[in-house]
Formats: sequence, C-alpha cells, structure tokens
Amino acid sequence: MNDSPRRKELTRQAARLFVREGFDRTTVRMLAEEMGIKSGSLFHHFRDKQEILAAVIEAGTRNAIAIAHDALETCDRDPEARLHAMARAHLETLLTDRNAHVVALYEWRRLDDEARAHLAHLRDAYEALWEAVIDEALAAGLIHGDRFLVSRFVMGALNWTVRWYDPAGARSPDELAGELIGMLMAPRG
Amino acid sequence: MNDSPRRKELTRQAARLFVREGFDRTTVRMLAEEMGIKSGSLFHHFRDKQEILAAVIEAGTRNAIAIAHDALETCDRDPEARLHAMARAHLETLLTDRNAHVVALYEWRRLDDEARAHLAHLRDAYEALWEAVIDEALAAGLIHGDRFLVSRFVMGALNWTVRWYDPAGARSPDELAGELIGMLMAPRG
DNA sequence: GATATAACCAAGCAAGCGCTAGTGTGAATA
DNA sequence: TATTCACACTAGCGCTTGCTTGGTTATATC
Repeated sequence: MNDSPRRKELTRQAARLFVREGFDRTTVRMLAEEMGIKSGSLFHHFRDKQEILAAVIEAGTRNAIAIAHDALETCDRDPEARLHAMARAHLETLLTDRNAHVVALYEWRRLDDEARAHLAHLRDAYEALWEAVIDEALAAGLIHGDRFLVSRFVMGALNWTVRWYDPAGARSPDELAGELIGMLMAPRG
Repeated sequence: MNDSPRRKELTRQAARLFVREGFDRTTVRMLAEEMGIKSGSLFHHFRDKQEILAAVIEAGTRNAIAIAHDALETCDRDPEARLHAMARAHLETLLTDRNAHVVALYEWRRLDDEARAHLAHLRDAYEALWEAVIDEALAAGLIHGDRFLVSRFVMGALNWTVRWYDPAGARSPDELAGELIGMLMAPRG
C-alpha cells in the first residue's frame, strides 16, 4: 500500500499483539485500540487484516537480512569468524525485533498465497546467507556432516531460541553465539 | 472427561484438522463434519473446544514418552547408543503421530492455564529423558559444551524437523538420527 | 420387558467477527 | 481562496462463532 512512518509504527504495535494473542484471536478492534484509533480507520493504512500480518513478517525479515549483511561485511574472513558473526546477528535480531520473528515462525500459515510467495523469497535470501557460510565452514573442515542436514540443524537450533533465549539474561548474543558454534566444531587443540 | 475409544479416534481426527487449519480457524462445525456427527454432539465427548486441543497434545506427548522409554530400555548402555536411540525415537513419533506433535508445537499458547500447567509436566518428563542422556554423553566426553545449551540446541534441531522431515523421503529415522548426533560428536579416529 | 446409559440430532441464541459506506477535519498545495 | 489529501470518525451490515437446550435412538443390563 505505502511505506509511511505511521504505517511502520502501526506494524510494530500489531506485531506485539499478534505475539500476545495469536493472529486469529487478534481482532481488528483490538488492533485499533492498541493503535489509539477506531477500527474503521485501520483500513486506511492496510487493505485488510492479512496485509498487516504480511507487513509484520516483511519488516522482521528485512531487519534480519540487514543485520546479517552488516555482520558479514565487518567480520574477519575466516570461516569460524563468519559463522560466529551470523549466529550473533541472528540473536541480535531476536533482541531488536523479537515480536516480528515470533510472528513469522508461528503465523506463517495464516498468510494468503500471494503474500506467502513474496515473503518466501525474502526468507530464502536470509537462509542463503547462512548456507553460504556453512558451506565455507564445511569446506574448511571446521564442522562436519551433510550440507543439507547441518543447515537444517543449525536453523532449527537458532529458530528455537525464540522459545527460551532471554536477551536480558546471563548470556550476551556474542557469548551465546560462541557457545553454539563451539558445540558443532571439533574440539580445539 | 472419559477415555473411551471413540474419544481417542475423535482426538486423532481433530489433530489432523488442527494441523491443516490451525486451532482458531478450525470451527466446531468443521470438527463435527470430519467426525461424521453434528456439531452439538461434539459436546457430549468434550466439555469445550479447548479440551479437544488438550486431548490432542496429551495423546501426542504420552506417545513420545512411551516410544522413548522403550528405546532406552532396549538399546545398549553406552552413551552414543543411548543418544542415537533417543534421536531415532523422536523421529519415529514424528512418523507415527506427526499431527499431534505439530499441534503441540504450534498451538501450545492456545491452551488455557489449567491444561497448560498439566501438559507442561508431561512435556518436562519427556525433556528430562533427553537431558539425562545428554548428561551421560557430556560426562563421557562424547560431546562437549554447556549442559543447558546443548539440551536446548538439540531439542530445537529435533523439533524443527517437523518443518522439513519427510518420513517417506530418502532417509530413515535411524539414518537421520545417526547423522544428527554424528554432527555433534568429535570426529572419530 | 423395564431401566439405564451412551451417543446422537435439530434448532437456535448471544456475541463477536471482518469489513464497508459515508462523513468530517485540519494541513498542504495550486 | 479553492482544492486536494491523509487521516480519522460513526454506524452498522451480513455472517460466523462456540456452545446450549430439549429431545430421540441404539445398545446393554437387570
């Protein structure tokens, strides 16, 4: 529809509600109240309720890609540093944009076909970053196993962090990233 | 409410619908039609819609615990065999009871407080099996890393398999289990 | 053959749903 | 000054929701 700052803020607030209540249980009246407007006014900013969901997921995925991209550009070239940078970046998006990621994981199926196809491309672009870095680590002998399986395994472990990782807890994203990839690597020395 | 065979069968069918449509989008009329009865009759078997969800998740978790228990009792005593047995058992419940597990993962938040507390105990019992086996493997030096993190990492990777693992595909649960734990272990030889 | 019980049905209520139509308003643009 | 535009409002339509009610039927038990 458009890209106004107002819409961005509304999207952020919608994400919070979608996490708290789930997409289907979140009514347009609840969304409107959270946003401080009446339910009818919502449809000035979004075509329908589905479009709000798509906007939430799109914002989250773009954020993840941007952070991962930055991390890869500023880190060392060796495979371990690149793995570490990707893992840390992933945990950092959970910190800065947790709601959107939870929504993406749990409410993906509620997207209509068109939005799903569009967003699948974005998500694939993010996973491609991971797969490239995993390929390098495999080639360097840093980790071992089947390419496809390592990638699923790592994505699973990382996505699962939304269930238990507390950014305010004992471990920083940087520390946690180190421990996670250390687990996969052959013992040093 | 009760434990009749009829109710068990209805629970199984409800699980399929919950996976296909999601809990909130599945209406009592859809459930009834799938079961070959009228919507009013549903409430003879279940107090309300929430209770159907709880029944689905409870059945799935009990199945997972039973299979894991059997696997541990019939396998060798060494830590690698026990890790392998647990991973294979997990993938086998995905094969025999996939719908219930998908529902447990995606619709957990839709449970009311009472059911959630009850089922959390069951789920903890399952995870405790895993944690014991992981502890043994750590103590034996088979894998390395922080106890808490290894356990979350492994649970994440395994639960994520519902998104991509195709039991009819190229890899049997046994093979896949081997590859997954091989990834975590220090290279042999 | 009377009684109990589990399983089902038809009909519908009260509440809530996504969304639309039509209108008002203050600020920017011509 | 006249027009446009973004943004918000009120009111409510048409439909679906989970669940209840009051009653019927098949099967088993005494």
